[in-house]
Parts: sequence; C-alpha cells; structure tokens
Amino acid sequence: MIRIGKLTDYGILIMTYLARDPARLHAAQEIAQAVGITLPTANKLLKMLARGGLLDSQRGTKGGYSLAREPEAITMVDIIGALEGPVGLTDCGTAQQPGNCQRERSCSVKANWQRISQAVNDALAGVTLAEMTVPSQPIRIFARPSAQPVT
Amino acid sequence: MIRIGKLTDYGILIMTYLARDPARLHAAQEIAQAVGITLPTANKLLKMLARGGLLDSQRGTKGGYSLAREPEAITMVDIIGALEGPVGLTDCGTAQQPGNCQRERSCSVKANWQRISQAVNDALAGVTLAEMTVPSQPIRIFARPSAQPVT
DNA sequence: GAATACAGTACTATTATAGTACCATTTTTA
DNA sequence: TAAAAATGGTACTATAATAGTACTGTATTC
Repeated sequence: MIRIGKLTDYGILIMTYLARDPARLHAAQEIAQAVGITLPTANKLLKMLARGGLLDSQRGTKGGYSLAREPEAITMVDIIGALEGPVGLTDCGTAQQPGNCQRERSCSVKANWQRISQAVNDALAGVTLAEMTVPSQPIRIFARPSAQPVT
Repeated sequence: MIRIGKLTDYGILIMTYLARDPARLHAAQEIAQAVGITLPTANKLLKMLARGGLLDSQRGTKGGYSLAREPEAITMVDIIGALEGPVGLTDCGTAQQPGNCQRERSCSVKANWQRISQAVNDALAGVTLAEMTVPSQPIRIFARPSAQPVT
C-alpha cells in the first residue's frame, strides 16, 4: 500500500477544520481538541504548516493560526508537500538527487518513474481543501497538456 | 514525500526486465544479477509477484519465472498492489477497515480521502509495464466517467 | 512585567520496512 | 531412482523511518 504518514493525516484534518472557519484565529489548543490529537502533536504540525506557507500565525495572547490562502487555493499537494516533502515515489524519482541511483545502466525506468510521480502529483493537485470540507464532491482529474491517448 | 518501499522499486525493475524478454523463462539468480539485487531479496519479491498472479513460475531444474500476462496488460497498480497491498493512502481510506477511525464525527474527510486514493489509483493504473520498457512515452491520465469540472 | 501563544530544535520511543535464513515441494537429469 | 536445481512458504532479526515529547526562545497582549 502506498501510504502517507499519520501526521499528514492529522495535518489534513487540521487544515479541513480551519477551512470551515477561515476568518477566525484558532489557537493550537483549540485545534488539538477539535481534531482529537494531543497538543504537542498539533503544535508540531501547525509549525510545519506555517513554515510551509499554508498558515498565517499570530503570536501572543489571542494569537493563533489561520489559513494563509482561501481553501479553494490550497490543494492536497500543498499540504502533503509541507508535511512530507515534495511528492515523489522513490529515491531516484525525486528531482533533487538525479545521480543517486547506482544502476543507471539497467535503469531505463527512471524517466518513466518520474512521470508516474508527476501523475500522482497531478491527481493530488486536483483536490482542493474546499472540496474536502463538503461531504462528497466529484474530484476532477486534469490531464496535463502533453498527455494524450496513444492511438 | 509519498513514497513506496525499496522493495517495490526493485519489483518494478524486475518486472521491467522480464517485460523485455517475455517469452523466455528466467531463473531468480539470473534476474537478481541482471537487476543488481541480492538473490534472497529477488527470491522474496518473485514469490510475492507470483503469488499476486503477475508471474507464472515453473519449478525444478530449468525452471524460472515469466510474465503471467503481456506487458500491455500489467499496470503499476498491479505491481504495487502485489508488493504493498491495495493502493490507499491512509488507514481510514482503505476499503477493508471501514470503522477503524476513532473520530468519525469530526471526520467528514473520509469520503473525500477515499476519492483521493481513487485518483492516485487511476493515475497508477494508467501506466502499463509496456510503457516502462521504452525510454519515454507520454503517460495517459484518464478521468473517471463521473469526474467533471465544477462550474 | 507577567501570562499566553507561537518558533525552533533536539531527543527518545515506537513501528514499519528490509533483509536473511530455513525447510518443504516440484521437476529435470544423470 | 537419487541427486541437483529451482520455486513455495514462513518466521525471524536488524535496520531505518516515523511518531511523539521536551525544552528553550521570541513575540504580543493585558
């Protein structure tokens, strides 16, 4: 099974919670209780999401977090990217470490592998946070401009 | 980062290798050497792939493995599914354990989450093993019948 | 200036993955 | 018919990644 971590799961719950009341400022403690996770864990995730540019934060008493952009402009790729790094499926598939694979010769898979990552990326980019707040909305999958069925 | 395990990476290399010469029977030792992994690891993977119905096997001297279907009829979902279980992204998203999530009330995310898994699934199902053997072929992403842009 | 809340970092425990070993079963061949 | 070669199944160990926690620092409000 391809899976993402528990923390990312929680992170999406947090983001979804905030998306339901975007105007207000929400303290970490309030969020932790609402989502059903411990405060330390919530703190950790909120920091990461803020650091990733998805949340605005305000310090001090009456401080808290709020969405940095409107829910329509935040996708699953943004959230997963902030919590787990760039979406890729294998070591040789990520953009940053091009020459990492030791068996370049037998690995013609590489280029295609990156395409697969791209496909998954596109799928996740097609789901906005706004869509997550409503019970069931059809998800759009956009084919990239270059993609067309092989005849 | 969403990632799949090393073993699955190896598994795809194995399948790609076999796809290049589908007619012949390939022994585990030959495959291990060709792909660049140890024999025990190759054995483990080949067993899993055979058990998953992706490989036919023949025992005894002169035995070995070969693709159970033609490369065009094997997709990334098949391979990943055989090595890591069904493609899903989180515990509550998989089909088999519907009531596992403890915070059902605050989790309206669930249904959408399953849709995301479905989107990823579709993306991976759009890549055949045959396409992996050629250096660079455009990958098709099919939108599901129900999917249509929200106006 | 005290209390509250976020920011950053480092550490520990847990869990999942990767890797290995062993024995059983089937088929070929000498 | 026996030995060798190859797959089938299972269980175990070691490693690595994840999850969780704690501590210190900084900003803001009252």
